[in-house]
Amino acid sequence: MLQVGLIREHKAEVAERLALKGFTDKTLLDTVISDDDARRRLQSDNDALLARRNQASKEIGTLMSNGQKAEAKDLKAEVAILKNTVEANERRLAELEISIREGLQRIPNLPSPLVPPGIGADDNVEVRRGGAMPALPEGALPHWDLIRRHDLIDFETGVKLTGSGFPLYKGRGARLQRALIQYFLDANTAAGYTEYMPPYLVNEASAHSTGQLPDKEGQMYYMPADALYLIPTAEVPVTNIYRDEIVKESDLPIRMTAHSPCFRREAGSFGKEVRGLNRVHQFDKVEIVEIVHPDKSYEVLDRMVAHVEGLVAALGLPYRILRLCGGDMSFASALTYDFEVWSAAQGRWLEVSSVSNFEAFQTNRMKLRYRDAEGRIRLAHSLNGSALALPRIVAAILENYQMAEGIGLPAVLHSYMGSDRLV
RNA sequence: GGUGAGGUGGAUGAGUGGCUGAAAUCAGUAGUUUGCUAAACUGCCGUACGGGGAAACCUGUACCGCGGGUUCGAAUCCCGCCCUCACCGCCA
Repeated sequence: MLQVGLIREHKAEVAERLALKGFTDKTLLDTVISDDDARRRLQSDNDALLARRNQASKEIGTLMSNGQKAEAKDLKAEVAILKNTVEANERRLAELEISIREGLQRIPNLPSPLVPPGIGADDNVEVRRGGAMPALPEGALPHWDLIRRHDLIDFETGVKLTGSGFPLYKGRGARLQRALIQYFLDANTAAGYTEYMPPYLVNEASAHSTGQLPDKEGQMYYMPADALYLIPTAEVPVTNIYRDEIVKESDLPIRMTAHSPCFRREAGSFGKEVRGLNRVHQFDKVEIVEIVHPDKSYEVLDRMVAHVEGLVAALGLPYRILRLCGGDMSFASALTYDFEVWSAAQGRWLEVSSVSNFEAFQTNRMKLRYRDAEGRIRLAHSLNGSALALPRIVAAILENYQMAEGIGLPAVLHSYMGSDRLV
């Protein structure tokens, strides 16, 4: 959520930068500003009335204790009249506050000046690529065929247990999940991230502050009996650890990592895009989250990108890093880098990580602040990234490491898998 | 699930209608003193939204779990809700 002051003071620039994200509703900006103006005026007026009421109430107390009942009665009459106006003002004030907040929640984050123009995936800018393309054996198969051949995941039984998109990992397939999770967590903690294991259900307030609510309600599984949401990513509980907190400047940066299953309804997805592990309703992901000083957030973003790059490179997968264009970025992000690995047998790039700087967009909504050296309270910046999401990594490992007979493994996973081969 | 107790500032915890935005202690912070460490002493030390000011700062209002009510006036009284803790039951 943007701050009203920013919109008010730099309206033209804000509108121009939002256009890069495809947001052109200038009327909304004007409405928010005019509502805020009205709110300020009304609060000033109303505060004056309340001040008068408080003063009169004090006088009444004094008069009563002196036995001056008649004078007290006059003052009571005055306060009674004030009361109606105050009540009306407060109702109007509450309406304005809701209207401002709802307006602000519909305005996306400002893209950073580094964001390239564009409307979709084709306009993303490739920053660099790395890793060697594999030389696949004759008759190389896509991962869904390899999975079936080696009995790594039983999709059919997953359907029986739950429904489509809920894979049942089995044998070496299950072991590979555990190995990847452990490897990623080990690498992240070695890089200085503190490991957390969060709840997988969150309440409405948590879903709100990271921006899943109100818009993306349909993407989350909801448990109406308890008003709880299954998390779509560990970002939600982990970032919310510091909701409504004022931390010390010296506590920054706060660097956290967590593994969690991620639950996504993915309503409306279908076809080839969702085949095999390309898109599922439940998957595992290790996330990194940082809460940092605003002056440092872009430096930190670069460091997070370098860290994730290290993970992908260590897995020996061909990858490329994209800087997302305005039209392809998420609502909350100011700058996002996507990581894609090459799925050799499918012949396509698969997104395995998205690393974003949200600047103060999330922290404003969740009131996550720090106290600076002068004692002033300022919004911190938040960032997060996948390090990494498992299913497409698994797809790429299977396809890229397939051999004439069996499937190999990246060296970093050998100790976790108890073997230098998957099968 | 049952019974009981309770939700006050970073923490502990006082406060049953106006003198309370809130005692005291601890923590934090700035300083003084002492040869160092430590201790002692002194000052400061909640948040939000307004108004004024270049700023330091001054000032108004709101907030004592949340929402309503009573009252000239509510942390304090009344109603509803939420949550926490303890014990019992059940259970991994």
